[in-house]
Amino acid sequence: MAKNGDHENDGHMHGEVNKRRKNRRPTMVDVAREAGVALRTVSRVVNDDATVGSELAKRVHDAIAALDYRPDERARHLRLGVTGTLGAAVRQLSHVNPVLRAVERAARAADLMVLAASTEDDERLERRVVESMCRRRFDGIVLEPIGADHGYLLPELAAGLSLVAVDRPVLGLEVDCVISDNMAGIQAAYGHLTAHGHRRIAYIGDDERIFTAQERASAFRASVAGAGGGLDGMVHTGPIEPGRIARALTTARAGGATAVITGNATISVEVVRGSDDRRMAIVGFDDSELATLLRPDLTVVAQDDQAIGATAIDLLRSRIADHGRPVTRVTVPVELLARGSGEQPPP
Amino acid sequence: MAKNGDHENDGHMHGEVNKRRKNRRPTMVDVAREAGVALRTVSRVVNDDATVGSELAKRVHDAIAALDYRPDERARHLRLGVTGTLGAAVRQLSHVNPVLRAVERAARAADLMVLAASTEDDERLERRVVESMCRRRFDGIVLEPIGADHGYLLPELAAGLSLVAVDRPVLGLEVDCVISDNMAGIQAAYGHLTAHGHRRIAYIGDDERIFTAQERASAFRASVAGAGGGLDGMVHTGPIEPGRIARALTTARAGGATAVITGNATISVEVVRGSDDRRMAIVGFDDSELATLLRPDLTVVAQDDQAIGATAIDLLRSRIADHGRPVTRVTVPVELLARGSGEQPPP
DNA sequence: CCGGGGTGAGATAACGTTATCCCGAAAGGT
DNA sequence: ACCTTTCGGGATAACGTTATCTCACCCCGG
Repeated sequence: MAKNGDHENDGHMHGEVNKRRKNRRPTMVDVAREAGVALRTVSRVVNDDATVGSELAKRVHDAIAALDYRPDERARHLRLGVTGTLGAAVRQLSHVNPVLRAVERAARAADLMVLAASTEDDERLERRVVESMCRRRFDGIVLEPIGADHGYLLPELAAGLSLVAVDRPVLGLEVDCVISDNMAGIQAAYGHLTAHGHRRIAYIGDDERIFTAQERASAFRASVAGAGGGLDGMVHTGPIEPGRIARALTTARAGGATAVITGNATISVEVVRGSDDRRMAIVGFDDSELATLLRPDLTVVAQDDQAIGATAIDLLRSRIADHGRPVTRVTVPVELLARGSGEQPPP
Repeated sequence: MAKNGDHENDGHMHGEVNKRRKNRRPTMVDVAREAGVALRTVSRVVNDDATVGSELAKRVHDAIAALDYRPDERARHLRLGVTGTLGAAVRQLSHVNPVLRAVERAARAADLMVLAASTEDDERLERRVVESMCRRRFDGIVLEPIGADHGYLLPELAAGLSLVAVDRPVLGLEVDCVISDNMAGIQAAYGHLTAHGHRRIAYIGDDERIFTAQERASAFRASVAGAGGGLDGMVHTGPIEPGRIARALTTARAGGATAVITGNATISVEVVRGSDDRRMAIVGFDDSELATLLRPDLTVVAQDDQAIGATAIDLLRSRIADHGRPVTRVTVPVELLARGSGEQPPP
């Protein structure tokens, strides 16, 4: 326990060690004094500089241990200019988000620390979070953008912010981004259902003001048009409310639909919940824990979260390395996982 | 795009503007030069100091706008001594974690920024993350502790770290913590099932090396003992593997169990998955999205995530304000939500 | 015996803020 | 008219690091 620390906690005794001002954490100066060396030498030891003799190094290490010295990264970062930190501004930290996991992994592999915060799908909060990260001079930011107006990013980008958008692009701004191949996913789902005999297929999706929702809905319309089918009563988009989705399901059935494609995992849940007895074929967008809990298991279009996260970090690092590099947009392939619900034939 | 040679904003063409060193973000000195005032005055304006005249203030604001100046929090924090930042080290950022959400909310209300990172249930990673946050001099840390050995925290705490443990205590160390009333939850579940006629009740839980798992399992054993029942074949704990849980279920049935209490949400899923046809009454620990998706809906013991998160931030703030305050351990009540699965009578 | 590389270590100046002092001028009292 | 008070605003010193420069020293060959 406390070896030399007998004065340490109990008050106002003025020993050599205790000369530092009240309760202040020890600094390099304190270590230098304790070890009887120059400030710069302590810095050298801390940074594993080879040009310091072994005897002095030992003295310094002892002093560090005796004082429980911990370097202050704020000062370090200030002096260095970089922080070795990436920010992640995501919709909800506390929601399931496999991409964020992949982002953390990839960043860790590159010896970067990821610090994350929620934007709660609130444009103002997004701005608050991102600007806060900028003021903290994070080296880069991974952002799941919300809403349409990202003008506030312009001066930050001009000032040198490195940014990569994930899942959705930053509309109107030239920013690197990584997005799933929504169109291919919808096409695969549609093709899968037609291959199993379905001719009338409905789509129930999220609010089309959301980029991915819009993209998926458009892809669906294009698929139907390409097959020469009709769209009446088959496309339902809007905010996620159980009532809306139940009504959409009813309308689709009345219109003769025998299968449904959903726009995201939450909607899949509602659709399953709303189609208790009467069996329709279902292909959901986004894989989730729920998919293998249902009977039959849910056939889904799964995004490659691992690839998305790793690519995001790649883009961010190369952007940090060369801020003038041309903007890149990466589309990551999706995969259809057939599990049962999408293979049911029409009645 | 515009490189450093061009004027960055087409609007304001002050020759002064471009004088700043290559690509460097503008600093207070640059703003002061641009506005023709002293450095200190810029600081005053930025911090809304009332003692600055309105004319000078305007000049400064204009200069800030012209240069797109953003204060550097690293320097600010270094000078101020505090960072206005809390760290959250949780098991998995990308898992559902309502407590983290409540933590973010409560912190935001107190004008503190929460930056979160995953520990991935890895003791070494936890240490890495926490120490990193300490070196960044975060004002406080919310921690979901892993494993048994938290000795590395000792010097940090002595040096002034403010810490609060959530969901589990930090074993062997005097640290504030907020924990659900696991015992009361198990008792409530047990009482609920007996009230509905069950006499043989099984418990399937997580690995007892995990604190909460141990606490819940013990509470279950105590409940059974209190009711004068036998434990043979009724208590199954261990790592979460589908196979183990299916076997546990079989054993329990063979032992005459007509109802199951689960140790957490993941196990609830596996139990539901494994008890397809034959109906047993189920009470799950932890509420989740799944609970209302099943038929019948899952009766659960729900933790008060909101209260846990808010309490954690309260404790942390008061610890920051008075580092010598006695250690507090808060137990937050749980609530049994009857939804159907726990009200089925024995066959 | 002396000059020329290395080489280990110290003094000092940044990095971008805020806090402490201090001063000049305007205002008010006698 | 002069002295005191207020008050806006500027110089300058921290905060805790790292980078640059310098220097003292030692080991050799000439």
